Amino acid sequence: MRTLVDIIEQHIRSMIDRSADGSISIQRAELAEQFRCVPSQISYVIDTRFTPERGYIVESRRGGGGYIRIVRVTGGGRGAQLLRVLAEEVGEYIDQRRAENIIERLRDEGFIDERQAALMRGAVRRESIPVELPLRDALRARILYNMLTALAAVEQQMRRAQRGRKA
Amino acid sequence: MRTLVDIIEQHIRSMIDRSADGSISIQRAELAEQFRCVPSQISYVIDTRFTPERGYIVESRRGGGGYIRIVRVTGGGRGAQLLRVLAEEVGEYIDQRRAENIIERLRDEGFIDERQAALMRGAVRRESIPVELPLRDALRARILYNMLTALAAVEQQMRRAQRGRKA
DNA sequence: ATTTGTTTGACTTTGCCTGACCTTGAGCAA
DNA sequence: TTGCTCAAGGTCAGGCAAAGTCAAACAAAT
Repeated sequence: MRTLVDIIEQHIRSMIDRSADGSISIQRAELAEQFRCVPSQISYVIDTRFTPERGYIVESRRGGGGYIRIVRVTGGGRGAQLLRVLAEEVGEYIDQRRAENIIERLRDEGFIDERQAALMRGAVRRESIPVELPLRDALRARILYNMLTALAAVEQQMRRAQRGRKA
Repeated sequence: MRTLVDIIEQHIRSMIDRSADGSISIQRAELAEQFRCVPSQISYVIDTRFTPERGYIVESRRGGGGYIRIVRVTGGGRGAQLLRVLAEEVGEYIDQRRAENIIERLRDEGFIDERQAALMRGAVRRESIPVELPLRDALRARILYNMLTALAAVEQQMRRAQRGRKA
């Protein structure tokens, strides 16, 4: 069964896709009415699905004429560089949700394919690291970091090989 | 007398047989009600009968809109090969050397490509799992296990999608 | 008798959804 | 200005809906 969150998420994504500049402005109450739910449900969707890790920036203003603005930021096509930036972002601890967000973003931007995403998700699952918090989040951070840097290294290597072949 | 486990297993198998793509989605509570047993009985059936060793992969989600998805990995595709290697060579503990040997072999045989290999090597590095032995080798085994099953599931999924497109 | 496998149910964790209440900003009137 | 009112969005705790875990009781097999 698809949930309301999923449906609303998809709706927002398609609005962003259709937009010229990868950003949209919405009115929380209005969208809520469209989907016949409470306004805070919209907040929930945004909090869980349009996070910085996934590559979105959200701005909003209250009061009369208020709005919520969702901006999609992309890595600009420089794969290895983005990978290093994300690796930094991982930090010392990371929970499963945030790790999956980062993987989702890489997938979304086309830096990794579905298979690589699956591998990474498998590695950061709770079941892969059956130890107590906060050790679990610390290990997940190390694992994700090492996967990202390993990928960045291969990325660069392939790029070099590619150049060599062309030249 | 056949036990409940057997009956439920049979039922799930036949559902998968009847499915178009070799995978099904069920609701644990609903199935439990059908067989008039507690939900955890369904978990038991799945844990003992639909394992990777037997060629099945299970994914699930909790909470509202939750489900359990069972995928049968068939034939000689990559997914099946990955599961075979998994069943035969990844036990409860695995050291870095053996893990890398497995990854290397998978790459040599063309079951994974260089990027996938790089990701896997990154995940199983000693630096990714900075804890004492024998815990480190145990976690490495879990990580490798989950990466392989996740990849196998996607491979299977892609295989079926491919076949569907051809037909 | 011991061990292995099944069944049950209490408790936990995760994730979605709602509603009550809080904070902020704009417009306007005194 | 100051302050009132109303129109937004923000927060948070709680309820509900799933699946997961685990130990204990029970059954079957050796």
